[in-house]
Amino acid sequence: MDLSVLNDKQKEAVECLSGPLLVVAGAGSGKTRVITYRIANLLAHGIKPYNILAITFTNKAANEMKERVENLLGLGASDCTISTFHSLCNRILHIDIERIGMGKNFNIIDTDDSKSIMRKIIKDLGYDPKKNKERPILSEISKAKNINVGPEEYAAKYAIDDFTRKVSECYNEYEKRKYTANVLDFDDLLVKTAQLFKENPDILDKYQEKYKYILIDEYQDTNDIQFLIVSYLASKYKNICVVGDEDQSIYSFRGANIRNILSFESDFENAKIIKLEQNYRSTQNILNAANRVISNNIGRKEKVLWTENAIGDPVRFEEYKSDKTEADELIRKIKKDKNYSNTAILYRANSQSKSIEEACVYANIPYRLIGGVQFYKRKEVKDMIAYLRVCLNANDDISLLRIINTPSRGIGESSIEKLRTAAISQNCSMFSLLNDASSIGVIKSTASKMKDFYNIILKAKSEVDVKSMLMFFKTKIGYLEDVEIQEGIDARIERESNIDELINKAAEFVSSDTEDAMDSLNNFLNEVSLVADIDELDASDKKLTLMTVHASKGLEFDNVYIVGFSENLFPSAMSLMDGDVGVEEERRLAYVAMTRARKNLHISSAVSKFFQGKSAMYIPSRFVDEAKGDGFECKYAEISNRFYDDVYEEDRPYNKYKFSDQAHSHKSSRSDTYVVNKEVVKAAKADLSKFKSHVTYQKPEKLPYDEGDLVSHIKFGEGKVKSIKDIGKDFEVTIDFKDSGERILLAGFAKLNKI
DNA sequence: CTCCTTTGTCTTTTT
DNA sequence: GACAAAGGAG
Repeated sequence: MDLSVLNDKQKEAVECLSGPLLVVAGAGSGKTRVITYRIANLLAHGIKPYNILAITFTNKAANEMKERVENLLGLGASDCTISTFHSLCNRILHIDIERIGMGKNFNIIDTDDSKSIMRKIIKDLGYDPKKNKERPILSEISKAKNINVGPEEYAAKYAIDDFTRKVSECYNEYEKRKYTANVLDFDDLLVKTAQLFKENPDILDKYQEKYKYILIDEYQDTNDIQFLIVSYLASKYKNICVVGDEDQSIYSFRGANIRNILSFESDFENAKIIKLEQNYRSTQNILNAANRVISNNIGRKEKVLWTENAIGDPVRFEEYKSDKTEADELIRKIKKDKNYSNTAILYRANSQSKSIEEACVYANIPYRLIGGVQFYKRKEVKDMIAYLRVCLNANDDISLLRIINTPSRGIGESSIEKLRTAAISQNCSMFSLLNDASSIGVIKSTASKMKDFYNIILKAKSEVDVKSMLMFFKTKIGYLEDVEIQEGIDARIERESNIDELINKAAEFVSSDTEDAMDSLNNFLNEVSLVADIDELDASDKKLTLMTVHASKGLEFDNVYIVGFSENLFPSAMSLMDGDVGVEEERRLAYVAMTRARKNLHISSAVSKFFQGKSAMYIPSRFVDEAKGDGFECKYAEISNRFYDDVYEEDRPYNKYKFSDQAHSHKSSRSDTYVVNKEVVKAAKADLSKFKSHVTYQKPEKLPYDEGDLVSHIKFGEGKVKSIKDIGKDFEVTIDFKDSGERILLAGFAKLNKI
């Protein structure tokens, strides 16, 4: 095995074949290379490919890694298991899930499905759906699952207040419904695998014997349940190599626990640690700027990346007047370079892609958008998949509900409700009642419509493979005709092309076929449920890439443009509400974004930007100040006046300083627009940094002023307190201001001083 | 039961 | 401003 292309540290990691090994690999330090060479080296030392398990963060990374190993060895590495945690668990469960009491043909539901289940649960449990949103409840449940806490344990240990008691109730019901429908959500794949290992030592032993050598990439982004699975697998032979960088941990919202990488040494005895600090990717200027930013995080292991690369062009920050100008100017620059396939535009949130997309369309630049409205989330694609799911798993009531009246076949809500309650009381699937629906109290004509639907599914199931099933659904059930009637011919054409694309993907699953239709259907559905957006990225076509910073993890480009680099966008307003912890994660995110660039890094922000129908004003991100230094150039927008709205919303304190510029002020008819000078902007900025205290605001027993007192406010000046109203978590104070008249403010935000 | 209008919510990030 | 859900009319 020729290891001469590796540096000493890399070589050391590649040559360490057994025992626990932690490779701390800074951005661009050749991490992927180390993993691929290490796999190849294991194989070269006679270790059998089927004894090797490598976990990557995305399916795309897995496929690339497979390819690279094969290129190194000049032979197939197909017997190595290289996959994501979710795919691995999916595969394991498909073999042995019956041992924990579930059916083999389970379906995997996505977040939208989870939401609609939860919405129904909230209603059925008699809670007001307006006051109880499904999202916070689901995210609490997900958090519980990510630390391997089931419904019983949650009820016992975590249900401590109104909210968590409600969550506990919903959690229980949610698990029950998924169980009867024989479906799993994303978290379940991990949870159930851990359960399988825990309850069945023989199965665990089988996998310990199979996966004697384990490698895990992006270890800083593993969560507790993933760690548990890894510890189960690795506990026998302890040949575990993890690679990661705590500075690039950006998935804590998904339960990623940075502790996993920080305490690897204590988790695995006699662990060897190798640090890779030489960066091969970026210019010195890019690296220096990124290092200056990340060094503001406290509590990290000190690590300074260095490079022998050229100094390169300076990193540039530029502030534009509006998000539209920002997009137009950047696209103009990019068009001049013409180097589309080596260029990426990165942003914090998917919603920010829109102005860029518009600019691309206008400038006629080919682009590729990762994320956004993903292929598998499109309505027609999800509908087709729901049809397939019902074919595979007749218990899947969730999918059945989705399509029973799509296309519209005259089965209305009340009939569906009757069907649903009948299924619950008879303890059977909804599908099984469709054949003879007159017995459940629906009118005759509806019963016959239900029977028709039942026959459609039976007919489809008799098709020879997935592809012909899809062809059947596309052409024989009036789906596209219905779309055309409802939404017109253009919609029909677009939907049809998406369905055709799905059919193409399905075709790949039937080519190698000795298996029966249900097996290929099963494989297809499971594969389809686990694809990520980034998996679809094909770097070979010459297109400009648009994606979130999260999606860019692990990738690199010659030219990187980071847009929307403003306070409240990046760092996001949401994260600012979490205080320092939130800001540190955003800082890591900024670090990841910056270190994607090889040669040119251009960062930008916009003073004004449309937000929820209004234009809002923004100040540059705090990370700009942190990045400043040699080789970093700044250019701010020349704006003579900055204006801002006051938006006092009780539950959204971060909206308080939403700015709006003059050009759009007529749009915000509901709130006044004030001309303010730079000092006020500065004061607003200072105030922004105190959001933490706003969020954790403790309502005092009594306010330091009373009705009738004169008080002063940072923006409105002097005024007289007219009334004070106790509204629970804060006081609502009505003040008659000298200059601007009567206003109602919240004491916690307004910070009024008695004079 | 369906279609159209009105209302409310929303912006982190994803397997 | 955009999109989904609820409400109202036919």
